Amino acid sequence: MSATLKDIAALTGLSVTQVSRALNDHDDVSAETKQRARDAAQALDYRPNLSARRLASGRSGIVGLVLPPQDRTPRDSMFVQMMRGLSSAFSRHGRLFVLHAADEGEDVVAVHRRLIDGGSLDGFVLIEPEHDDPRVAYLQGRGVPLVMHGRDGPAPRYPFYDIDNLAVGRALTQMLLRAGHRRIGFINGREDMCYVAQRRLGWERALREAEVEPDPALHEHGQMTEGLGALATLRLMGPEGPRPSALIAGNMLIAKGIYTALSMLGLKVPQDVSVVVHDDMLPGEDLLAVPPSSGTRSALAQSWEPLAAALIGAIEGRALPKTQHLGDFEIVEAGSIAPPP
Amino acid sequence: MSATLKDIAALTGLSVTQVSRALNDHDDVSAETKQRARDAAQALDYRPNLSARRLASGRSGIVGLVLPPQDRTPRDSMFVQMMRGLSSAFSRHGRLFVLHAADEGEDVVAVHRRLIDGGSLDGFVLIEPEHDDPRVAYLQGRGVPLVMHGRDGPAPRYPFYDIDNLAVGRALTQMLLRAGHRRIGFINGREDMCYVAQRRLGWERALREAEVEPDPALHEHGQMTEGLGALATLRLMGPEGPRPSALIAGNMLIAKGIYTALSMLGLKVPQDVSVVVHDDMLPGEDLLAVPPSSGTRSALAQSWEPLAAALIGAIEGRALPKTQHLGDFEIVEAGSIAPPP
DNA sequence: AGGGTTGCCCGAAGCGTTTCGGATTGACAA
DNA sequence: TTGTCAATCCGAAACGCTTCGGGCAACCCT
Repeated sequence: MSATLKDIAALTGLSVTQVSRALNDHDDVSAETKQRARDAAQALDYRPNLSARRLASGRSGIVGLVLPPQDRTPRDSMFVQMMRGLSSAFSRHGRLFVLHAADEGEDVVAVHRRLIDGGSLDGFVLIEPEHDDPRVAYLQGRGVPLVMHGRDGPAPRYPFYDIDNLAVGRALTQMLLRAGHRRIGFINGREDMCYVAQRRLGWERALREAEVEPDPALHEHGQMTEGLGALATLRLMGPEGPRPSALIAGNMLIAKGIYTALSMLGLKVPQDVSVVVHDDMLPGEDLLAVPPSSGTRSALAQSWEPLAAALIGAIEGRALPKTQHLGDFEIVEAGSIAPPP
Repeated sequence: MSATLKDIAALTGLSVTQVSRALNDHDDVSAETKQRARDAAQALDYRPNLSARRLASGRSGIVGLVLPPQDRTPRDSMFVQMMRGLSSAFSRHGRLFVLHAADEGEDVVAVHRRLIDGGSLDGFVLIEPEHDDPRVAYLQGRGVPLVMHGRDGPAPRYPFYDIDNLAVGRALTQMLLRAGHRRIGFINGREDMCYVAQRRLGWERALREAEVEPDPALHEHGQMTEGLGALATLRLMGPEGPRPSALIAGNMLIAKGIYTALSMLGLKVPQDVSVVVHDDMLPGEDLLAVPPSSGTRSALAQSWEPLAAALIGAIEGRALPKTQHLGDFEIVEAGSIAPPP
């Protein structure tokens, strides 16, 4: 069907061996031969057969991501953004990025293992790390390259791209402390997510630095949904609640829930309650269109390229100068903070 | 690393050939041998190498879907649902389902071609058909199996799962006609999508059956977003607009925009304006939580299994009794219809 | 002139699987 | 006894690629 190395060899009068080496830019091929091989490949519209390559070399040029089976639909839109970004970063590097959704109830590690054993994938991008993530242990144990979007511990031994979530939590809290707030509620993500714990630590640290003892009753967490935002707000601000004077939202969805609940309670932002929020600035989230809120912003889209480069480096056994990246975040003032009433 | 056929052959005393045939359930292998091979495979935790299989047989057991490059983030959540459903359907059939996001500005057909030439994929699931979809022409030209979620024409020659979108448009319109409406606006999806045209036809037919001449000014279309819903509503209901007494929303996002715009205009549903909406009942969309609306509902999730079965049948060259499916929809009354004011 | 080095090239083996064609049985009919 | 047939099995080739080891010039150094 498609042209093979043999065809190119026949056309150029070279051997299959030499054509292969020429196209893969090995160094014991003359510049002229390389050019001849490339021209012929172009003319015949040659595409290497990835299966054959994989079989012979152990590498297929395909990397993948396994979407964890848990239902996290509220984040779906962000997830698709991320997939698009990674796809395009990897294809700039001549690799194919591919995604597989784990089945409900299926063990995520088992899925990775199936993909490796099948011999189709060279390496993985992991997302949504848990503490001491079992995927990391498994893949590292088998010597399979990986990169992580996030971290599963403070100082992991694999390439990653993350932001300093402790600093984010601290910055958000400090914005409110500076305005005079002392009772600051935090509606955070799922407890088992690493970044959630980090942000909580940041919140606690900022409070202690201001000589306020953090009150665990002011910290709510759960799956980051609008529903959580609304529910937690009702709990915090309701008659039985600890009634903080300010709220921190873990992301825009939570913020949206907060705004909805506050307006039902007849509370105004920022006169009655101040609100800050962290956002990843992904295009998908404009859907949410909460009122403009002060807080922190990080550009997650900057991570695709470094992640792709690091993974490819690991696959090829090249040592890259820098594989662990900490992204920046910026602080935004948008009028959702006022002194406590 | 992983166990191979050779290992099983060594363990059982059979030849590699016979083990392969045994595990693939060929018919010239005795039942006892098959069992012996299976037991050994189990014991050695054998996983076939997909690349080798592909190389030898031309089939890899991997099928895929290419996410079109256009930005359609509002539908992302639905898309992830779909991916999960397909993944799990294919894995029930022992196949691997994989997804690749086309790059912005990249030709979708070219992406498919790269995936075929690379020799990694056996077949494709297509989504979001356009009229006379170029992907279909290309894949059929190369003899690559495909199935479609939707249709790119009234009577295509490939397996598909679709609902009768003309009937949907007609049913929605009739619900409003029965309540006495005559000026019925339709806020539909992108013109180049097939189902959009079908629904429009249904709208026109229902109107003509009621001896109302459809007014093109009452038909709005665009990318299905909340923004479109709001904007089109303002156009239709504004002072310059044709001011219909009822609106049809192409999906929940549009409906949400409609509700927002109507409330800004001080119009109440259903007293001032009736609203009906079609919805695919995908779990992701509960995010939208518009007020309960009358209209049509189809269970898109029913399509994954038939689509998977049809694609696998096509890959294996088996003729299936039924590969073209028309899903049902039901009609829901939820109090968003009233007689025209 | 001999030996080493360098630059370029090739044959052949091998990756793990499927499949084609033929080989070996034993049973059964002629 | 001989031939036929079905039921099982196996060897070897093939898929397209990479890579190991070696070969052949042409060059430089002593």
